[in-house]
Amino acid sequence: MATIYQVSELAGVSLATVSRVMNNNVRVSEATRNKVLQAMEQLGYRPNSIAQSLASSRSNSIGILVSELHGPFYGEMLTGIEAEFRAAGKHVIIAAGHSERATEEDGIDFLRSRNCDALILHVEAVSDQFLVDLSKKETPFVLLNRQVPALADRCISLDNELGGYLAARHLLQQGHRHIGYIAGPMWKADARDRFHGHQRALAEYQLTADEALFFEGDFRETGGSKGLQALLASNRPFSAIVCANDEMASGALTAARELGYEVPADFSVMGFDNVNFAYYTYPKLSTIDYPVSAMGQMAARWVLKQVYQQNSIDVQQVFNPHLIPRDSVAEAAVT
Amino acid sequence: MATIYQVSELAGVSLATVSRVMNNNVRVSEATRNKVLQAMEQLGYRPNSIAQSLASSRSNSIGILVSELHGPFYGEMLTGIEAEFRAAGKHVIIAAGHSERATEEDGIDFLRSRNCDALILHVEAVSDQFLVDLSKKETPFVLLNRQVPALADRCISLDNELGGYLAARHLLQQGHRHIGYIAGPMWKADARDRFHGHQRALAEYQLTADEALFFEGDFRETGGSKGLQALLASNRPFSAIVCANDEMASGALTAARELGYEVPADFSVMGFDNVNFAYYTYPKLSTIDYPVSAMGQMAARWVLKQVYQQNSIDVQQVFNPHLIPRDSVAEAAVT
DNA sequence: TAGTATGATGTAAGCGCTTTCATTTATAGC
DNA sequence: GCTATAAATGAAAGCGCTTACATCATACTA
Repeated sequence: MATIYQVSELAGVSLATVSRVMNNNVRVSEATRNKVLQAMEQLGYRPNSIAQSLASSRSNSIGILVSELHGPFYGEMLTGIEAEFRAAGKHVIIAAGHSERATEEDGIDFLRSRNCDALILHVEAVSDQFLVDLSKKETPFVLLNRQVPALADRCISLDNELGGYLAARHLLQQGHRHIGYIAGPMWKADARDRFHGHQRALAEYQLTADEALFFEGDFRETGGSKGLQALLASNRPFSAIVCANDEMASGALTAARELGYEVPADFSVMGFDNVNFAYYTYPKLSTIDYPVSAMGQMAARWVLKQVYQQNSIDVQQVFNPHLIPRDSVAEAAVT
Repeated sequence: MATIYQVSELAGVSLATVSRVMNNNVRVSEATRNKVLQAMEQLGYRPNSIAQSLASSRSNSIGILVSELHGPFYGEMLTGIEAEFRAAGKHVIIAAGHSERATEEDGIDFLRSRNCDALILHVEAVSDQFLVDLSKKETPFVLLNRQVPALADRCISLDNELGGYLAARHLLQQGHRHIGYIAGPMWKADARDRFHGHQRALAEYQLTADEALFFEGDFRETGGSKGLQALLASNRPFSAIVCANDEMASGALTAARELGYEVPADFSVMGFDNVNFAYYTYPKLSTIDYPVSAMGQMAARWVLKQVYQQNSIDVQQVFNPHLIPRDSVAEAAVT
């Protein structure tokens, strides 16, 4: 592999000049620049990015920590992030945190030790305090899908409350008045926010959530099936249920079918997230779209702006979800 | 950030010694090692991986090029790869190739310019010749899910022929004798291989594939729905169809429902890949499992063995698919 | 025309490590 | 106690770049 030295020799200029034309920051005369470019071409020169990093103390790499690499959610996120950085000539190092505190902390450590210029973190298990402490260290980071009040300027998140509101309002507009709710783990902020939005929509119709029709699930399929069974067991009538995510909605759908109910004829089901498989369920799931790819992209832009000084970039920190009506919600039967 | 120099000073030894205890390759006396370790601890020292890379000319990074970062398939693959490398202290740089020749070549270039020690490539659009040429350059690579005869020792792939065989045999064993086939794009090797396996199974039953019941799809949902319509339009009777992947199977399922057919009562449907949503379709899709995470992991091991000389590792190059019977296939009605 | 900006280029000192080679120190054999 | 050998350590030369600073040529001012 040719080095900058050989290029400089062939072009008959100094190392510094070659470096300058590469980074085209300082002025180099047109003639010299061409000589250098030609020498590079001729030698098939490619700069050694490691050496560049060491000398300039920037690695042009961004560390990404997500909970999982598979699943319907994170892939979208990574897509948004990668595309943005790739276009900017930065590269992306990934690690998985598996929603466990130790693994997440370890992953952050791993990424930091890799000299990332910045981190994009989707973490669930580490404490706010840990993040606040981390913010005092040298490596800057953004948080995706998490709100830490003390770090508000580095958070990119969805308005979950609004999402919960939209889901409930959709049902209410279809005439439903008895609505069950299968929540996520209420220690998670997003689960709580979604439910709060739900309550707000109900309040607009002078309704309150019926406690007997509330079930706290786990954001997984089984949570949805258990939840449906619990709602059914309550013996309260309901014509619709909201699930706080699509996985649980899918579980509810399956359980409903197995118990002999038909959705949406017997009752409607709303999901949340609009993950890819929501389209493949039967009936196709009405849900709330989570613009995860756009949010990933925005996190990347945050980094480009804050860390690489691309000041012209605008950053949006809060995203709005929106309704995706499909087939799992129907009008309430007139009673 | 503390440097190796400060550690050496505090420990009262030379730079070289500190480096030795870090890499614990050469012998260092127990006493000295402890002094150094303690100094590191005290300073909170973390080696600068960039400097290490420059000096040792290995970056401990592996470039991964996949077609997409989202979708049900690649996430699994990345999970397998990342876990393996993380445990080995290597890190993973990712890029997306979007199944386009130019983007794939560009991605490879991008990764190479990042001084990756090795590449793991899931490429579909670049030519065999391009890969053969690439193999002559310095950066080693493995190919996932692709067979290039000249590069056989660097290919990790699925026995697609066997998969096609298993799918067809399953149907045959259930008594089906008139089986439609919705293929992938036949310019893709995996699409062809799957169909060949299909033919082999038929041959064992003294049958041949009915050309009128063959449709070349695109591996996407619409391919499945169009395919089903084409089969139906042929006016040939069939009691089952094989789709060359789950996306198309899902499309076929949806189309069937919309056209008033019931699966598997009216006809059975087989998928291929066992992507995550295959579990969420209705009816749940019978399919062929593609052990994609295990294959990703194996690609990582190949790298560990071939590039990082971890010789104790065993590498398996060809993986076998297996049948996942679920609800979309039923016994053929006796006629 | 001397004096001074100004732009273009060169010089050389790092960046924080690894690694070869030389040197010192310990171990053993006699 | 002395040499032969091995083990532990140190000195120093890079790895391939960036960048502060120095230098030189040219253009402009008065």
